[in-house]
Amino acid sequence: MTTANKLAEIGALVGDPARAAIIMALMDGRALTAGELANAAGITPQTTSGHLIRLVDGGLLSVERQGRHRYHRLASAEVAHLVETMMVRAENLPHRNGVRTGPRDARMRLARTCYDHIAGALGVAIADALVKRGAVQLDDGVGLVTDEGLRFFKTIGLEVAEKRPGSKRPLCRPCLDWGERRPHLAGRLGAAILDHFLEKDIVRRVEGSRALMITPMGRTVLRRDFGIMALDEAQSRLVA
Amino acid sequence: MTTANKLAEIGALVGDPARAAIIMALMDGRALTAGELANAAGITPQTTSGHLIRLVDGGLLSVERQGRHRYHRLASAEVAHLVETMMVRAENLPHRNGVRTGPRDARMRLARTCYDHIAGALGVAIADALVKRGAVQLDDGVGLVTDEGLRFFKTIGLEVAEKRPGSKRPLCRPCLDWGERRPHLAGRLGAAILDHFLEKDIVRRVEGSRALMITPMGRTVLRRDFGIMALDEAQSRLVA
DNA sequence: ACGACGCTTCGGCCGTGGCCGAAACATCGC
DNA sequence: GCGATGTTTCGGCCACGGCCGAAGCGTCGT
Repeated sequence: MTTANKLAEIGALVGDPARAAIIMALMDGRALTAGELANAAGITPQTTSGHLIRLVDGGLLSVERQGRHRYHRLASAEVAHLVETMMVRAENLPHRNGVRTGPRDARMRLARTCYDHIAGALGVAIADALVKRGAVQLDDGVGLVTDEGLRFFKTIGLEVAEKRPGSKRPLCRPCLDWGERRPHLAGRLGAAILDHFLEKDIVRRVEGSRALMITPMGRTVLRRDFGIMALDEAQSRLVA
Repeated sequence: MTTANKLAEIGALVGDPARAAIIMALMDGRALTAGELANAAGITPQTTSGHLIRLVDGGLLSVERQGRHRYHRLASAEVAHLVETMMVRAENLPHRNGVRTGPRDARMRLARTCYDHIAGALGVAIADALVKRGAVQLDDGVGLVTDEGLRFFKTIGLEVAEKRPGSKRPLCRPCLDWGERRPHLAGRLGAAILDHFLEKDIVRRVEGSRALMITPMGRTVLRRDFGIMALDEAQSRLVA
């Protein structure tokens, strides 16, 4: 009985359109102020404030005060995973209003962040390349990094974060891409890849968006290290 | 925007206490009639009917009519997975009302079904035994069956269901046990193990409950094939 | 110190949605 | 056929909760 109530509590927390909009806005893993979130959700600051309080003490969000701002972010990767799982389920809903889903922006479809890893066509291409190379194995729903994979990552200078003792976070997890309907890589490995790509300037964040752009140099690296070329065409069209 | 709405839709569906109770009642994977579910949720049949309609056309439940009864069940293993994910999150909630959670019944703690696989102390022990034997690998959050594992399952006559083309269901997935806080096995492998155990009369369903009882013969098999003995004591105490 | 700005608290409005009783509908057993 | 049983539809009640305007705190700039 009480266990059903807890389930309902989580559901109700996500089950409000304004709160869902807030959560979606935070899905890129960055922290936003209460005001920005109000804007994103299309409601007044005072209403937003109420929602944020509920989300924080429901454990979905964490908050950090900095001066007169309050930065809110998803409480953990686990929460992001929960939301992803719900999104996949949501995709299967009968579109009762005939609205198209998935990212509309072409740049978002090509490459974007998903919490702390890369999604979109690029994310899927990376996953494909690593599977082909035998660096990771993906039985859909689960993933594992091979010894071969660990060697490969070492050679390209990519360090996979050590498992922290308290953390339950998996090393490698496939995440069903929201638009592509095929898996990209999440988990600690996915996060490490995004970090590495940003650091090496292979991709850059697009200001004010979850979209990522691939740098000219990045294209070279992607082709050389991963054998990814199919995206060139897509990005060329985008620039034109 | 519309994507947030879809997320909210799923959340709202689960976010009602009565509906959550209905879903929990179906978590053992069996189909129940509308009346039974009304009873489980503690509401009248007519209110239940409304909830069931919403759940079905939200894609969480499927329904099958049989005479004057309507049997409802979870629409898929994917839905069960979603609920499990939410439950784990729910565990981390601040228990604001100081209520204890997890199964209270000793038999439920020892062994029970979780959708279509085995949970409880037995489920965890099986997972441990298979990891120790090198039959499966569990990086927490993901799991993989080794070739060695496939051989082992063959020798004990356990057939893992072939991957059906349309299905997205993973072969092996760890499922954080709700009471034990340690993983047991879900996915197609978990389902195959439960089927095999029921067929070989290693465990039996307890009428009107998700609990499973281990038969005397089952104890022998568990000890011989899996090296599981620690449960003997627990079950002996239970019988006494 | 003062005002601008970000955020929260308070009070009240209002709609959505859960709930039940009564009644209609469907199916079974006889 | 008839009544019994399971389920849905209808109508109306009521409360929870989301929403905003106004006002109250904190924090920053000057």
